[in-house]
Amino acid sequence: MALNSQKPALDPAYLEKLQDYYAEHKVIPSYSVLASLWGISAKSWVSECVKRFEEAGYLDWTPDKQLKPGGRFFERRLADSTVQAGLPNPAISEGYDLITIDDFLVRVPSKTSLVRVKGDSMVDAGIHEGDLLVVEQQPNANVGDIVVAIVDNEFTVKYLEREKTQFVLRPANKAYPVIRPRGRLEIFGVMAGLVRRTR
Amino acid sequence: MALNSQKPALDPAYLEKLQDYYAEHKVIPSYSVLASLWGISAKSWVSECVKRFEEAGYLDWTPDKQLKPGGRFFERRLADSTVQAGLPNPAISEGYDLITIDDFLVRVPSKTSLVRVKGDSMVDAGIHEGDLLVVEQQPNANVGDIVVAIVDNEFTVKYLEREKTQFVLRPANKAYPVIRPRGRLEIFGVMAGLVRRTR
DNA sequence: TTGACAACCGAACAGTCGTTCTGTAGCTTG
DNA sequence: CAAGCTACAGAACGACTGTTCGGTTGTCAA
Repeated sequence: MALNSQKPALDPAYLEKLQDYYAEHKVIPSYSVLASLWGISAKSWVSECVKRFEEAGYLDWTPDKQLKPGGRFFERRLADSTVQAGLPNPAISEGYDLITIDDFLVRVPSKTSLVRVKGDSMVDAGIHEGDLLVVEQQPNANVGDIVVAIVDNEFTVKYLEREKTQFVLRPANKAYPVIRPRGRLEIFGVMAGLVRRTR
Repeated sequence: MALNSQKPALDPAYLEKLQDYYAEHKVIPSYSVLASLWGISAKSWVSECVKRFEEAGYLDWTPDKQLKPGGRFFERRLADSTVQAGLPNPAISEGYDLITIDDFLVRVPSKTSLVRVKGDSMVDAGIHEGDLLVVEQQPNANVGDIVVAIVDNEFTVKYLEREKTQFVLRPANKAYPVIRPRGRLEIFGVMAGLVRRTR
């Protein structure tokens, strides 16, 4: 009747079951598996529900027309860091739920590697000895980036800066000197993240 | 001839392409898509390669016989800090181990959660605003641990210390005061690690 | 030079996929 | 109480899936 197009309902319980399945298997199942997962006995109805989730942004299709998680698939209800009495909901206090930490840190697996930090020359940037640096391998970087460079056949983590025409490596610790490489500066990659384990 | 059963070769480039595809689409493609992804024109050969990756632990099957990422699928290379000369292609060069970031940080998934750090009261411990803290939930901790406590209905990250008979929360930043909670100190969990994403 | 093996191609095939279409039970709405 | 809607069920179907099996090519050792 009304002018506004009213959207069809979509069952949040269905989405949750699918998210749980995905969390366990890291894959979207076929329609017939979805049917039994949702307690539905007609694939046609599964198809209809999928279409709704797709329109709502929870599901999507690959270029190869395979069903995949959509942009909102990993959304969580935003649990503020303020805690309601007793325990907060123990889920991730984040706009998005991380299926894996790995996914949070790594964008291009084939170009990403981990480098263990040696020394304390970057402590003022919150990078401590023993930390694992998530590095995206690429031969050049921008001024201001934290880069992993190769100096004297060893990895060095430093800020990339420019002095006149020359690139230099600046530590984040006054106790260390700026490194001014003679010749070409060889860059292994750019810092994309950091992982630390304590205990 | 030899006694040891020698495994068939499996192409690391294939795995990388699949991992990149998965990172983009969050789904394992079909054999025919895999074929074009790998530059292979026979599905039968894809099937063979998949079997090998499966035996090596990089791929697996759901109970519904759908292909899914295996346990080792999310492994990352941990590069050695000493570099052998040149290193034109660090992918092929040796000198790295493989670990998965999630396994590295999370020991007991059911008791582990992530908490986003607010404020700079722990900068001197290398914990910055915006970092994700890996927290193992438990109601008590040892003196010296970095704990996530609940004070005034909010999460607080601090060192746990003792003053005479009382437990106190000490920040790692001189600009902030020691917190002396009146009554019971409510501990949410103990810091087990840290994750930071830059860029 | 023969044979064994590994790396691939290509065709054939039964099973499964997702779509479409028709049907029906239950609930509103007027 | 008929009209209209939503939430499903069920069958039919062509497209596509992954497997099997029988090639072909290249390499290397005997």
